[in-house]
Amino acid sequence: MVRISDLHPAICLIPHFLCLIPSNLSLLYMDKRVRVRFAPSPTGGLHLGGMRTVLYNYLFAKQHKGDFILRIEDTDQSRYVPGAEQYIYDCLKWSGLEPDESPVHGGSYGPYRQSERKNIYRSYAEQLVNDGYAYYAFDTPEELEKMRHDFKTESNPSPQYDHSIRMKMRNSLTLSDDETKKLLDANTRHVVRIKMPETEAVSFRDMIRGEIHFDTSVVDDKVLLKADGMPTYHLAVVVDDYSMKISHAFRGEEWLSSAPVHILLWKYLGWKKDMPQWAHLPLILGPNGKLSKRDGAKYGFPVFAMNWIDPKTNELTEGFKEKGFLPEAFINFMALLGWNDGTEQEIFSKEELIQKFSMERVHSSGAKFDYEKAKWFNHEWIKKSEVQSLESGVSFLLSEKGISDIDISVLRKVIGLVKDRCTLLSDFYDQSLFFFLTPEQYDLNAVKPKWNDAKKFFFSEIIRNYELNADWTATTLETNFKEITTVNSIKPGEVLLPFRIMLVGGKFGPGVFDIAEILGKEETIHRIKKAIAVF
RNA sequence: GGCCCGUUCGUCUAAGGGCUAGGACACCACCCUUUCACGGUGGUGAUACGGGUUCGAAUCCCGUACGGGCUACCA
Repeated sequence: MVRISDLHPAICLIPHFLCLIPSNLSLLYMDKRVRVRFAPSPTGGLHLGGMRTVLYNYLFAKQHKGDFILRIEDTDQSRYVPGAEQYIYDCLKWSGLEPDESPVHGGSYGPYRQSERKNIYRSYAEQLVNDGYAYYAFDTPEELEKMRHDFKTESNPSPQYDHSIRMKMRNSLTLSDDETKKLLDANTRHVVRIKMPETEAVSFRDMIRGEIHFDTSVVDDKVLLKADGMPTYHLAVVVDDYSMKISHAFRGEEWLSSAPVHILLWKYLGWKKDMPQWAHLPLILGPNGKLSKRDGAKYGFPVFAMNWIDPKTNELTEGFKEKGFLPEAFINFMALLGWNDGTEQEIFSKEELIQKFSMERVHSSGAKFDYEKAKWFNHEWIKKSEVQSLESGVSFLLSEKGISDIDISVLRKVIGLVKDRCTLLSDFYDQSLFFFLTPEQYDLNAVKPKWNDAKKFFFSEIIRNYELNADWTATTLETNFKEITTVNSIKPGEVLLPFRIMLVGGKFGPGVFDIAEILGKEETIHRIKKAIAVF
């Protein structure tokens, strides 16, 4: 929470120096290395909200020449999903947002999986108990349920285990020291709960929202250490952020309510001065409230970064990658979902984002995801992409559909010709298929009604001319074509469309003569002959 | 129910006391194009409501309404 005014006066006396540094640096701890983390639980899938958190973490870290850490929060063993952790790495890799430290990338603050850090949490929990900030609770799940039932009233539909209730429960606060010790020695299943002050104002400064206040009287005694010995998120996030020297903690808005627990824990553990700066990111909304993976299936757009198949149900959730998005576009539209640089620029490369991103310009309100706009970003990126960078993606796409062994120079020409009309990578299939496959079907409605012997004769003349043509280039083909229309007193407009249908099969695609040039003499003439027989 | 957060065109947003409230997506029209796109020009369209403060409010304050999040031995 250091602001520019809190910094050393000497710095503040050099205004022209300050003008040279971006304003978003003003909130930095000048003496502390920037270290941020993304801490997903590997329970399957990585949706837009999570990916945007990754992005903002990444951008912030790179901008400040800091470290981006991936920590796996796998403290809930009952929710273990095989493959989910690998899936997270795959998504980060595809989107180009790879961490500097992680379970697989290594680093000097490991281990980076919470399940592998299990034994370090218990001692902190015990320290809290010894210092009077936490206590052992022996209540069984049945007893907790009974409590919630017994204390439920109309004005309090969901009673919490809090200061008003805890003295009526079975814990080390209500039990004598002897009884507690006896239960502990007998390995009785128990948890450790934080002892929230009865009433204390807790506040902190959020980088996006400013000052936020809570009264501890309305927050419950959260479980810190579970009966299986694993920490809950609340304990683990504080202990790990501290031991991994995290300087800034960014997470979704859904964590705002439990922030006071974390703030107090930083204080109780004696680490207050090392507490990271917080930023709670606005939610990404779907058509009906918070974006869920259900929305994807329901409205036909992807919500995950990459395809995810639930190993239990075999249910597929579509990913942006497989849908045909470029990672550059994916990053670009996510960045703009809740942030802008104050200008009217919308297309940003990753490098530009690293340079221009600032947490202070992130919105505090949720943003509804607009798939149409996302597609527009992708279209823009495809248009501005170099042919070469699209090459492997397109040839993979075509080979998947059975078209392989394409001459690389032909492929490049084709991509250059059609990329402006492709919104998704997958559009390249429809837009370029006819270059490689002779049409089997024709849009006959576009040609049949006006087809006649004069046109038929015209095309036989074209065949004769083209067969003798030595210079097979678009311009020559067009010149010859028009000469023959003149000789035969036909308007070019009347035969241009039929010619297109012959080569393409439908009313779309780049200029016909460009297509003919790429097709080559033999194939072009073959297509004309084949079509004449059908028309 | 309680607590917390939020509210500018349909959507993403700009404007942090002084404007005809700007841009982008989508939509519509026209131009370009002897196909479909790209591109260009123009158009429809918003400060949730009610009170203050002020010469002046989208902007600051209060209230109301609405939306969202949390309220687990899940994260």
